[in-house]
Amino acid sequence: MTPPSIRLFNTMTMQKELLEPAVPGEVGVYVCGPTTYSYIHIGNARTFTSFDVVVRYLRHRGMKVRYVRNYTDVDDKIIKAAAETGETAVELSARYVEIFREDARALHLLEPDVSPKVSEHIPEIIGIIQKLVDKGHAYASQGDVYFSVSSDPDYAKLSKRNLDDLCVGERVQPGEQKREPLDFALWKAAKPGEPAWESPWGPGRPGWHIECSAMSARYLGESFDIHGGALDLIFPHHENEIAQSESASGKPFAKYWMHCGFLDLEGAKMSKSLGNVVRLRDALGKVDPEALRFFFLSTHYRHPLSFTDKGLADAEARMEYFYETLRKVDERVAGKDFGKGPVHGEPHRFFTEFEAAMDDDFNTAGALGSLSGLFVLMNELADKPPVKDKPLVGRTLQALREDVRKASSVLGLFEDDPAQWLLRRRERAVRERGIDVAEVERLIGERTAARAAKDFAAADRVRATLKEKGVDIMDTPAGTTWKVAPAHGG
RNA sequence: GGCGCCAUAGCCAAGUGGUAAGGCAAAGGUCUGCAAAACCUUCAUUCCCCGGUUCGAAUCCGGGUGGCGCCUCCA
Repeated sequence: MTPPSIRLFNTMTMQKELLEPAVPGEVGVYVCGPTTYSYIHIGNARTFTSFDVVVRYLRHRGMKVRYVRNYTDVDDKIIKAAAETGETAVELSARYVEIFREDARALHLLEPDVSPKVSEHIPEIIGIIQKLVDKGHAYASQGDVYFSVSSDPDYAKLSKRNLDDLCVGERVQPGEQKREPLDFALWKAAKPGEPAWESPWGPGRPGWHIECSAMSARYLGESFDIHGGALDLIFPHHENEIAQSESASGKPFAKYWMHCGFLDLEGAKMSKSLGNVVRLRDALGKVDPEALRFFFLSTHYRHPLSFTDKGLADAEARMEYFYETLRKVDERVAGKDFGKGPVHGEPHRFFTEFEAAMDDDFNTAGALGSLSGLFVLMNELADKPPVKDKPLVGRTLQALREDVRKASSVLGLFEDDPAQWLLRRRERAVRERGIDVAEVERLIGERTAARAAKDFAAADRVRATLKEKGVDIMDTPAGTTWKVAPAHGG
């Protein structure tokens, strides 16, 4: 089989490039993970979901992916937060790692192959700092160690900045012992009471950027394929990683740089200083996790995305359509054998389109569009009267269902049992709207009796009563079912 | 000030040289006792504006206008 031709936008070259891993068929991916000092927010969630799909798709295309996403568990913000809660930094950080893992599971994020923690890689970090000092790229100063930006002629090649324009002069904080304003800390001397590790420069802790250089080298090698994060990491974080890694190893660092766009709140930036940060956990209390995933994936990963009630409600309605369709299809064909033979039309054409969109820089929005045709066809076939249940229809539905399964594994969507998902969704809506299930069922019983007696006026009165309570009823060949009507006004 | 991104129907959103995907909403239809769901049909001669290149531009170039991001911890 010919190797898949996946193209991806590389921030380094600002162009879409063909993915050509150093070892054909094997891809190393490093994504900057969370700093574990609080709950992650929905912007973090979008970024991690985007890279989750990147990894899933590469695997779908037959690549062997080694996926590394770190935990930054040594950091000034953690120390500060721990001082406020009375925990040690280690305790607080461990607690938020667990919280992150719960959130990640709820969002159906794959577990990375390696999730290294900074605190467990101090020797590697000291090793790379020592190498930089030995090669003249870094210098120690009163217990701190700084990277000398002027020692790296390539500095700022990722962000394409002009060093002279970088607000020079405002960056030296009191107490810092830098030679030049742009230099940044590789190692910070410990102040009393702070977590510290022994080092050739005295007790201290790593600076922010060096961890990713050390841990990516340990698990993916000094040169690897894809490095990802959100846009705001381009400068200075990723820039500094490149400077450190390439200065230390003398080799090119990551080949492809992928950066995810921002999520905003109806046009307003989400930031801690504005106090409008939405935690993933809070969002998950209001919207189905898969609907949130669908919402993220319905816009291209590099584009800005507005987090709105309308967008979320649309995503949930869409998920319901998908799952209703799948339930109908599963009832019709699951576990049945329709034998070998021809199928109706070209059922796989939708999935071919899906892959073409994904091959083009992981265009999930386009891919989702091609899935629409697939679902329409499934509905059309599944609605054909069972008396005409020819093997042709069954085989075609099974072929389509199989393609949905493949898309599921790529997108992390509609992987649940459809009936279960729909039931859970109804149960949640029942709780939110305070609906009395026993009463609903009693009223439906009354209506069924009225219909049997051809008293349609009475039947319609029951329908109206239920509608007022927010319940829609559906008469099906298998009897009357009901669901909670979509909420109005978001 | 420097670097960079974005602008497509009422809304969301693909499309980066070959004649505007998809979804929501809306209108009509099929089905239904009535509905719901599903399906069908309709819904941008046009892609912020003005120039230019080209046989051909939403797509490329120049200039505007309007949003936004990074340059400080930030996904």
